[in-house]
Amino acid sequence: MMNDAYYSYPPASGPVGGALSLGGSLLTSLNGHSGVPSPGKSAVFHHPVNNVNVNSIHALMGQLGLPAAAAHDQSQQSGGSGSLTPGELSDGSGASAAGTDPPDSKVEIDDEICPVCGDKVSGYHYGLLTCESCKGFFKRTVQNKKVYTCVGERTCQIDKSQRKRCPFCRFQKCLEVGMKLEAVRADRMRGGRNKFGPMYKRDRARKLQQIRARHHVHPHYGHHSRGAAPSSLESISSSLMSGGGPCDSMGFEQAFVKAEMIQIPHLSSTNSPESMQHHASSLGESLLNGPSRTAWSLPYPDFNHSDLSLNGLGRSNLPSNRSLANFHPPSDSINHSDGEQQQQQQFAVPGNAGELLTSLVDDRLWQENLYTLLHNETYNQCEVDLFELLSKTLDQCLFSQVEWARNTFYCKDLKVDDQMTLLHHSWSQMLVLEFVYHRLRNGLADETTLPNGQTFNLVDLALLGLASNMELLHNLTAAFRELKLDRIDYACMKLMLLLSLGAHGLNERSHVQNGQDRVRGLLLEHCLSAYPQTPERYTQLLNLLPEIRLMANQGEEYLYYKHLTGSASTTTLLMELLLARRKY
DNA sequence: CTAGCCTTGATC
DNA sequence: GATCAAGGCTAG
Ligand SMILES: [Zn+2]
Ligand SMILES: [Zn+2]
Repeated sequence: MMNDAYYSYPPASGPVGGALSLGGSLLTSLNGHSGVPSPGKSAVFHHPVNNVNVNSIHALMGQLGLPAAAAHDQSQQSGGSGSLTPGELSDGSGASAAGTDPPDSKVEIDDEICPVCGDKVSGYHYGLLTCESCKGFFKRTVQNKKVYTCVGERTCQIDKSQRKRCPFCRFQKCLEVGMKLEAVRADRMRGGRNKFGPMYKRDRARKLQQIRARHHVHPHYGHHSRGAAPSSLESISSSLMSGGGPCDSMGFEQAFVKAEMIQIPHLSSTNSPESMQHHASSLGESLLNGPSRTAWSLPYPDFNHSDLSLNGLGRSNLPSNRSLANFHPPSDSINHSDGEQQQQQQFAVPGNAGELLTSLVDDRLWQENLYTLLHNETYNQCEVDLFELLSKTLDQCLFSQVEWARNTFYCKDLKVDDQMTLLHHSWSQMLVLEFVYHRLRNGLADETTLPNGQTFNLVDLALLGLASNMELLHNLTAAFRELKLDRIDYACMKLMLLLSLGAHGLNERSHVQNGQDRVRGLLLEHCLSAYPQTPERYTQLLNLLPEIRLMANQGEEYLYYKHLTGSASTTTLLMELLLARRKY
């Protein structure tokens, strides 16, 4: 029999559970993040706390007083990984002496390094491949309910030589990389297999397959190809990573997690409906304090601007540069985006459309952010739930959408409660449009192979998970393609979805109405001047809005159903928005 | 406490 | 019976 009793780690479940209630993440987002101003950092894809589970405690703890840049990037390099002769590798996991198939493939698996400290892995332990010492450390910590304290800033580097120095940070990192508390048995039963067994097996199989594939393509690079990245990609990823470090997940923890550092989040605190209750109250409250930092007054999208920070990725502090370099959007899509961008310059941008455009996240960055999120959520995980990953991705897009909305044309002039009303009404529609646009104009692929080998259907994003809407999506995409949907169309339509009078409970309807009219005017003007040969274009674009709404509503319904059945409870905004809609 | 080595035992 | 992750033990 399997044993599913495990330690409840946070020894005394302190104030964390209650204080952590993430209720009102929309509200908090609308109010901007508290804390240190981060000049020059535009909150692209902002996503403060996205994984409230054991996998990324990081978001909930630790980084309270995190002062400035904590350049984690280098840490993994130092572990004594590099040179391993095939001979000394074979003793990796204690036993195996005889069974040697193709010696290469075996070496590959044992060649992995511990994601916590960089030491050599000794096998799967508590959810993933780690070294023997981290296995022991994790076991001792959980079994004995140890509570550590960091004398520093809770950002101590953990590597083979320093791992003894700060157990707090070591345990923190154990949780960050995904070691599973549930795998520590409360009854201390020895031997046997637990529920992770099959996962380990699948992960092994995938790893082998990847190695084989890689071997086939690059026979000469051998197994170290992971480390060697093309310099251009590396620089891209490092510039992306560099911005996201310190400020990525500030705001929430600063607001909610204060006194005690319990190193484990409470699983239930995110999805309890009660936690959504203080919306209204904390809404007006934070409205006053929220200085609405308009972080982006970016002139024009600038590809090489290293200040464009990559925000809010669950674990952007992790030293994952190296492997991130191998997980990027397909390069042709980037080119595509470039071309599109150039095309864009030719338009005579009417009136305020320029402002609309610049407030949008640059297309290439958008895709980089998407891929970085996917990478960070999966790169050292054996297996992730793909629906949960979908939810997290949508959640993150929502955060950036809110960030965009609260700073954008017309919407930014509204009071926060009206902003919330508008977002409640249109978030899913804007998401659908966003993904349709990026599929059509930004070369967003239909699927991608995640770093852990699983296949993720990117097209599900546009469908909001609802596969049966595929045909609707195709039709919609075809129609947009026919009309040569461009970036200005996209910006205008997104705003038209947002500034909708269909949103009930608006206080300043007339302002919204004005905005809607203005945007329509802009779009009309743009259509007439940029596509004079197709005078119907404007109307045709408008006619597609109901299609978007249909898809969005059905998708939203589906997501709601799925979330009710408990499929993905680790999202904050998505959950909030799904629930909010049902109230009215 | 740490971490290497040892013993167990469900799963295949 | 082999595998191999989980727990146990114990020098340092
Ligand atoms: Zn380790
Ligand atoms: Zn520390």
